[in-house]
Amino acid sequence: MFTLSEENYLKAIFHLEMMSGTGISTNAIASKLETKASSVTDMVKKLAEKQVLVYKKYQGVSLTKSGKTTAARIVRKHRLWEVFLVEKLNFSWDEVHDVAEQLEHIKSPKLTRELDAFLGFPKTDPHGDPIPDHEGRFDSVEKRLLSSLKENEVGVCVGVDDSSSNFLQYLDKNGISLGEKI
Amino acid sequence: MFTLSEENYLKAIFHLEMMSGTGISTNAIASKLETKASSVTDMVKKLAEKQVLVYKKYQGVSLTKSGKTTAARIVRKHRLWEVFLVEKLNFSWDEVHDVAEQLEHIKSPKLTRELDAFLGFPKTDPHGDPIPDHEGRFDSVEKRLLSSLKENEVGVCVGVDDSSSNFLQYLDKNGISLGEKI
DNA sequence: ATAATTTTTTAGACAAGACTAAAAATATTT
DNA sequence: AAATATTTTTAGTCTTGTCTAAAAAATTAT
Repeated sequence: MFTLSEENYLKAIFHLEMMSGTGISTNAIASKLETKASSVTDMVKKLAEKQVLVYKKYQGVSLTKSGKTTAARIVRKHRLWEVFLVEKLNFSWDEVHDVAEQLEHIKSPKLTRELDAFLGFPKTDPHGDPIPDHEGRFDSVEKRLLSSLKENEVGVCVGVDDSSSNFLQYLDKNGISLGEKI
Repeated sequence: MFTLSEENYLKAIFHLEMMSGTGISTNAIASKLETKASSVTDMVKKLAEKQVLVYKKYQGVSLTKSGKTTAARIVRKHRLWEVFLVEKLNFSWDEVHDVAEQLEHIKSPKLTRELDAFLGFPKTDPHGDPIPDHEGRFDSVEKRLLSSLKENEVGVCVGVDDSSSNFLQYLDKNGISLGEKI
């Protein structure tokens, strides 16, 4: 079982690995989590002992199989809750992040399973990001520039690694939302 | 803002005050939270500084107005989530407690408000306990013995201060559930 | 290749929240 | 009322997760 803090580290490393491959630096993790490099070193040692990542001094970290699955399950919960908030509770897509950030840590396999079913097994969250399955698998997003999108294609947030309210509201203002034609 | 731990203390004291009036003893709190009396003393001092309760050495504690409201809001969230789990996610009433125990700490006024609306503003949780409103007000339960229930009345768990799965399953087995005639 | 810079790690400290053991206050018996 | 028992508090320790400052390693520049 993982603590709140451990889960946040795992998720951050998971996202960093998605963007820039393997061997994530201490500093990159620190800035993503808005903490200090020395704190990251400490935590990373703990996580290495728990076998969810591999850590070699001065060489960054890489998630193990088990680390990836654990992280993906947190992402899965985050995104399922986002769908719930937008589709059932009238949240707009720029309001969901902070709440989902809390809900993703709720521990109950049955809850996740039933929520998934209740929502009709959605494949993507309100930002268009894919929802991993229980095993942590998910369709990778084809990353292209907006300018290369074909007609009728679904607009997907890629490269928006912060999901800041500001940016999302800007997109809204410009009529860019999910499923919009280009 | 309150920490997880502070919220759990507030809720425990709130429940104890409901059952046995004011001036809750250190030991009572300790046994409810399965912690040690010395830990309670420490925390209670912290909460007294935050003005949510009054503490006099060796004389137990009493919640202030603000403490009561804070606690009732946590109870409100707990019970709303229980309704959600039972009515929307196919949980049975003996499965909801542990998950609701986690969900009650999610901080988002909008989430609570929208969840309440989504559920149709329920007045009681799946155990028949009243759901406080945002201000912390709620209809107090008329506590009577099962033997004094009139025909067609709703069965309400009272005196079940632990909500243990065992006991709830026992009730189920004996055909006692919410809305059952006696 | 050596110097300067940046990154990472270590060492030591701190706050929150819990614990144990012992002291102090309160309650209960006799 | 004194003796005993119970409850509560204090004092000191531990763990988790964080921090700062300094040391060590790696990288970049000259």
